[in-house]
Amino acid sequence: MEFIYPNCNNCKARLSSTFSELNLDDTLWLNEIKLSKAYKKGELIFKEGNYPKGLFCVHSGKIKVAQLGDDGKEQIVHLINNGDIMGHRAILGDDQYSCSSMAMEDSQVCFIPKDAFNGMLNNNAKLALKIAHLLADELKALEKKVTHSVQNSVRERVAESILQLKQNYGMRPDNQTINVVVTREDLANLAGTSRETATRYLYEFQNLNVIQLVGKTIKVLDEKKLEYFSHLKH
Amino acid sequence: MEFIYPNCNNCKARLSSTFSELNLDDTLWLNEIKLSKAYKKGELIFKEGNYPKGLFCVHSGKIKVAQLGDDGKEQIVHLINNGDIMGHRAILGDDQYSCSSMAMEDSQVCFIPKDAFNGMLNNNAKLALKIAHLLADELKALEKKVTHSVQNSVRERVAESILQLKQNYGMRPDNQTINVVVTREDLANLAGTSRETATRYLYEFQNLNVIQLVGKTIKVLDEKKLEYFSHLKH
DNA sequence: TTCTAACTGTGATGCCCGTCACATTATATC
DNA sequence: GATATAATGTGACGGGCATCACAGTTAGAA
Repeated sequence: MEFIYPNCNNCKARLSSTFSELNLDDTLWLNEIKLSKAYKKGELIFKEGNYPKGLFCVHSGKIKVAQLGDDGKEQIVHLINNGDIMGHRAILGDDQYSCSSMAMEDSQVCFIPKDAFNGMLNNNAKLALKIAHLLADELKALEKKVTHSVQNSVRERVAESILQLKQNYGMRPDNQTINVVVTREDLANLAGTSRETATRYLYEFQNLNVIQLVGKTIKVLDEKKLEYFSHLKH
Repeated sequence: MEFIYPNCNNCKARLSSTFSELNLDDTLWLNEIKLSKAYKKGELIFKEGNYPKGLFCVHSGKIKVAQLGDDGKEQIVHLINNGDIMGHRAILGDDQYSCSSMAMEDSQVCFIPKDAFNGMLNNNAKLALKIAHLLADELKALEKKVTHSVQNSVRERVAESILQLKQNYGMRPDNQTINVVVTREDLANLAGTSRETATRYLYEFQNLNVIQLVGKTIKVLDEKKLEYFSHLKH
């Protein structure tokens, strides 16, 4: 994919983002101060433990936000898509990054320096409340993830993770194939299990005609049943 | 404990709360509009699925915020103390409560009607950012909890839960006894395990002279070792 | 294309921990 | 203080899943 330097004024990703309601002046200003960069698949965007220098706003791409456990195993805690922002938690918490961020596909990401972002927050109460709203939504998602991580079986979590991929990244034109390329290991790190066990359950679901594995993509054949499996003990 | 209607002006809990930096006028106003109520141990304060009518600010007491899993088992996701607020996530997310809240000890809790709270947020950018900061901190804690819930053993999580109780509620004057009364079941629902398994690990830690069980309270004899156990596989 | 590294599928093994069961001990209510 | 209710301690058992091992496959680089 060629690199086209994005313009905030006609950025489609912006319209579905935190910055959707900026007025024209602010949008022009945002366009002036932002930087934009292309990241290759697998490339690190920011690293757990570092201090944030600004806010990331995803123009295009698919990105995982993950943290390392005590034994160095990765756990994916957020899935990022066009229009999503990253780094806001660390900035608003006046804190290090609690997670690392890595492109799962080639991505283009804009960057707004911290001071500029903080300035916008102070001058724009609506923006501050919108960010608070975003944080509230993320908090809700993580509360649920904690409960499911602890109470649900791995089988349920694998099913749920597939549904989460679909919810986040949507479908390809065939309306069956989830529009993201994930390794078995990424799926395992999202569900919180080992690569081997994730593989086994994927094949079990395939044998039950619930999904179909096509390379590194997943076709959802029976979403209702997958939903059912995500709540079914054993 | 007798019921004394609290006054925001001289409320010690307020000073360690989100409202610590309110000016005098706002504090007086807050004092006028707030309601205050005493809750008995075990009493429900708000319920998952209901819509919030306002913000809760804890004057005194110890409260658990928990949600139910698919099979009806409780998972504790926040521990609440004096000066903490509750219900902000639902209000800011414009959403139902994602959790229920229950007093673990007799508690006194003030209530700020939603419209009043939202009004304060709109007129007070500093307050909005302070809430955002709070949400960011909570988000960080939950990210860690997800990772540990999925990757750590139950033994590690029980050790960590004891440390979390200490961190949240502090020590009694003897500087060893954690200043909270928890049932084995609450501890299990915090760690994400069964009551029986939680009991077993508590006794294992006691036999290793790391803690001492005194009724429903826990004495921490060797915090360093407990910390070690919270990272030790097996 | 060829080569190398990353990714993947599958069997075997063992054990952590959830669950059932029930005796025992606190706690609350009258 | 008596009695019902809730909370607790402990054994037995079995299965879900992590881990190890290794062959097979894919994909990116040269």
